[in-house]
Amino acid sequence: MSDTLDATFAALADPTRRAILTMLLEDDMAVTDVAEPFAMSLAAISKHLTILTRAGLISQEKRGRVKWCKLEPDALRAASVWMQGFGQFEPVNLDAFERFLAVELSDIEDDAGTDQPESPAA
Amino acid sequence: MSDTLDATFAALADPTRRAILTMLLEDDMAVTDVAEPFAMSLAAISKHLTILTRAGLISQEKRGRVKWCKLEPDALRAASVWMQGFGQFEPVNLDAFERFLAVELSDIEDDAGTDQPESPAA
DNA sequence: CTCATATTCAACCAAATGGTTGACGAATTT
DNA sequence: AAATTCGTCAACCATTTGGTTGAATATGAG
Repeated sequence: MSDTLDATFAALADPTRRAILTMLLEDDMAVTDVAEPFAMSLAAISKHLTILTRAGLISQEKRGRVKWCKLEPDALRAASVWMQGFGQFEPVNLDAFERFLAVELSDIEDDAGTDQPESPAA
Repeated sequence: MSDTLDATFAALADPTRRAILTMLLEDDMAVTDVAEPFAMSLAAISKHLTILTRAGLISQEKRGRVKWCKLEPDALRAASVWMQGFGQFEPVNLDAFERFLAVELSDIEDDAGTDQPESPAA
């Protein structure tokens, strides 16, 4: 049971992985396209994706030679419930999140490349 | 900005540290009392507490020769907002959390000792 | 003053993490 | 069939993590 929390929080503790999740929030993506904006090797990104998959945060489906990555936000629920138990935070302010998201996405662009990866979903 | 998230999620990724937070949910505690139920050295717990402190999840105040540890749940808010942005989860089910808490606390007891640490707060 | 208690520090260790490169297998294109 | 693209695997490396022990540093109590 807390194995799940271990994996979830550990996966979220890395900024590259959080950035990947944020990108996948917009659309499903192929591994190569996920890797594109980052200043690190494809193999490194592949490892990050494996970690995210094992934590259940994303799923990967191979179609042809392309492996598509899809966000699985349900995996965050257990962790979210755990955290909420501490704070009794006010109802989530999605506006704040939108602003936060904008900053994170621009951070990703700053990171290495400037391209927006393409991402057909079907 | 994502430095904070790094530290928060990394701190939460360890089951010992999550257990400590859960214990502190009930009351403020001295370092020695925090350590008591765990099957590891006091120095190890001291390190965990340093990590939790640096993540802002707890604060430590020295009164006399005793250092009191206090939960700082506000530090979870940023991480919580980040996570909620993905899931749009239903309003937090506190009952589920209560049950979860019961399990976690009994896990801590199983871990090593059986004592309930005492914990005056003033 | 002396002894005990509370906590940290320092040095050390094994294992995990996050990255690299080069070779490889599988699928697509030409 | 040959060449190219997609992604992973394997071996390697440096750094971080989570733990240990023993000594050191307060502070409190007798």
